[in-house]
Amino acid sequence: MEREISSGWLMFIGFRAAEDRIVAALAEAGYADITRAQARLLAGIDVDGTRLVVLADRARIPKQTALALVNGLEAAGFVERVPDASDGRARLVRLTAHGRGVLPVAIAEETRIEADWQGVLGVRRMRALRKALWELALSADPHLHSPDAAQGANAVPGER
Amino acid sequence: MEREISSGWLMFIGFRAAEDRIVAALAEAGYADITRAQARLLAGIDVDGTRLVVLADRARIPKQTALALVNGLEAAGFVERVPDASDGRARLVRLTAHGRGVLPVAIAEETRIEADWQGVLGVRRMRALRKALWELALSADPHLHSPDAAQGANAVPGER
DNA sequence: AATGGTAGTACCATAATCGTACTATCTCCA
DNA sequence: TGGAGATAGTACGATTATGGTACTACCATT
Repeated sequence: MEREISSGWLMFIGFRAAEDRIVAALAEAGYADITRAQARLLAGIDVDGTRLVVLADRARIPKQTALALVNGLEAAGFVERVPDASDGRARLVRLTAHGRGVLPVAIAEETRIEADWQGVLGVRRMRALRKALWELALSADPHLHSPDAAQGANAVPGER
Repeated sequence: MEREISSGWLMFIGFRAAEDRIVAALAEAGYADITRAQARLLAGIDVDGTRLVVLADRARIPKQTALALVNGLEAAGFVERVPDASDGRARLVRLTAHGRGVLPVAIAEETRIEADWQGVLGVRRMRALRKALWELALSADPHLHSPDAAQGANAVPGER
């Protein structure tokens, strides 16, 4: 009669495995200076830029932390800040040309991960897994299926 | 044509939701001083104690980080270190009486989470989800199904 | 007994986290 | 129309987490 590993912890294992692979792929492609936390933030940036608070929300961190990370990414030349025409308070964090270079690498590795996982589970079970995970994510965070969730939200380091 | 949220990121969302609930439950029960990282470490402690390197491995952190966390937990009275009879080098990190107090709280919340998720997916799909997650975890970390994986490994903060 | 490996630890530099708090701007209603 | 209250960004600062290098004590195996 053993205690089972919780589902949440199993998700942690899967998530970390994927994240490790993406960060490793980035490092191998020459982006060795991108940290895990930075990658998680980058993952939330949309093509036409995203506000700091939105990034913080997506990465589940307070905006002060997001600010520090964006500052680092900006100093490293991956992102830039442009004014948000629709709101004078806001600024949009956007990928620079240099920052856009990480996209193909991250996406490629992410695609490989999905393929590997599908190799383990098969097409049908993989689809069921994604559907279930999606529903759970929605139930935990209803605000997730906001209009833009299905929109241009292009993950950067292969995530989000 | 929108980019899908990666499976890894969906797992992140689920994991964080679960972790947040457990940490919140602990805080509400009076264990407000337990941090996220500490909880993840506590989750890996077996009933009869666990070595530092094993804890580090389970939480996916280097042993130096694990050491710092254990030091903190020891100072706070949650764990103690006892010699490992089978190996003079090793010491076992074990829950104190005070530390064992967090167990019921964490397990209760974890149970509630599993129930909630099952409420969303239904029994059959929940079982399929766990099975799939488990297989992916195994494929990413084959060393996971070590003998003790099915043994007394009792998660502490509801996780493992 | 020698050799190579492992567990724990120390020291240290950096990164991440997050509280409090302030400014500029927006929104909406009285 | 004029605030009042909410929100975006930022600053400052304290604490925690992370992870490199390296050392000691102990184990295992030849």
